Amino acid sequence: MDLPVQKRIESLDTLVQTPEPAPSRTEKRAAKTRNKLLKAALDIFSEWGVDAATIDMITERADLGKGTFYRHFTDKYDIAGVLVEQAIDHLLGLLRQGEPQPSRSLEDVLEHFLNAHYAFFRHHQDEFILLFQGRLLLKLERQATDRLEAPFARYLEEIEIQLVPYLGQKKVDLVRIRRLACAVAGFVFGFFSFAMIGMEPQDIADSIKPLRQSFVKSLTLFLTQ
Amino acid sequence: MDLPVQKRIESLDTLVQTPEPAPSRTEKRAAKTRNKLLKAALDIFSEWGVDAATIDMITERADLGKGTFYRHFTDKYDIAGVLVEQAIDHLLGLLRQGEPQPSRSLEDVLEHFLNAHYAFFRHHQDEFILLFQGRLLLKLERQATDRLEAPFARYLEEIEIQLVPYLGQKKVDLVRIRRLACAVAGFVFGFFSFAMIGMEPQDIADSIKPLRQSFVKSLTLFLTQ
DNA sequence: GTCATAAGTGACTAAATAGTCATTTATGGA
DNA sequence: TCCATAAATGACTATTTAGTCACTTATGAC
Repeated sequence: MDLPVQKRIESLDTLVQTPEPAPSRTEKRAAKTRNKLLKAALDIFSEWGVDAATIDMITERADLGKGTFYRHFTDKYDIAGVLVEQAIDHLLGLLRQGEPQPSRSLEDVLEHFLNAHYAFFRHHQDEFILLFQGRLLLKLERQATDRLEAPFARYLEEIEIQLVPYLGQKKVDLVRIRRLACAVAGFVFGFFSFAMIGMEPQDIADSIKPLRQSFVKSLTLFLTQ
Repeated sequence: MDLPVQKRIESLDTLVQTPEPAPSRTEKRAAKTRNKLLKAALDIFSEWGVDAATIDMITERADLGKGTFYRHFTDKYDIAGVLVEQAIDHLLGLLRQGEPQPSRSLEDVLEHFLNAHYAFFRHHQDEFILLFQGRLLLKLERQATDRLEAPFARYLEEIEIQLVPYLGQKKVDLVRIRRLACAVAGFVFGFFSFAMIGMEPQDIADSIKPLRQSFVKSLTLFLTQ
């Protein structure tokens, strides 16, 4: 039999006992190939857009046979979903780096948000571009919406979680907090994406300092009024 | 001869003399067909995205033969370019509606910006979605960049023009004003597009009031600091 | 080494889409 | 009414892309 790459079915005792199943050489080879595909796809997607990209572009960029792609993913949107999840994970990782110190002020949290998004924009630019496509794909009512929508929900939720303690209210107003999360996410993503087409990288960097202050001030106002 | 639909070459005396060339019935028919195509394409693009859309989708939606499309446009990206230009024209129209009264304060101008963008978001939602795709298309380094990029440049310039009088400086710092334009555009576009996926229409409407205040305050700060 | 199994391959077929053009329909002038 | 010209058409061909599968290569157990 020559079935597609199997997911290792974790047996219960694995979860309880063995620390790691010790990946065999075969497994490492498959993992390496899969990563090559993911890397190439991110490249292609950020350059051409998910819809305009083709499987051939991806496998050629990865220097692999076309059939190999289909052993690891079912189609373009499958691999795009994985990449979106990874990108959101990276962004969430940066957002969570500032440990939840109870001493932090709201201003500290907001400033941390801005810094984390800027770091993401700078160091994961391909992923930034991918997310901006992906977020848009949503309202283009299409198939596979869940796969692409879920990571964005996680993202908004993380922002909400970090902000809740500062809302200083008994009743948590869901609309209000969602509104804030959209404002934070929208402001940062929107600014950077316009900056990307309208400004030089150095000018963007120089903008962070003045941006930081008004970002923090305005959102504090938005949040507490 | 059966050439593609000709553009009327405006003769000089037309510009000087005749008020209107009085469009013939043939011309009106062609114009009507062209508009049908534009309408259908906007529909399809906002639903599927420019890259995923096909000519067949457009002509079927317009209830026209496929060949008709090619008498009016060379390909998908040609018609998309026209639509982007139209959308930006609508947005600029809204932005310019507040006449340049010298008495306006900076706060007035910023508030007007927000209102104009919200009106655009509400009443031209398809165009809003199209622009958000288009803006992204840019950095996806591809062909036909100019056609799509130019309208966005016009848009940023209009914002800059309206803001310059309030910078209250002898020397106009180009980076600083471009930065502000990106902040305005990014904030508004970003917020609405996140709101579109994360909020109900009524909640968005309810967010405008609180948003307005912090939007104006923060950008005033950003601008004058 | 040899055998069994999984990973990788790329030429192939099937399907979707772009783009063409001989023909039909509508318009406007004589 | 008749003719000349432009607009519209959709069946057609060409091209592009998705997806398959018989085969090759690598790995691991014995």
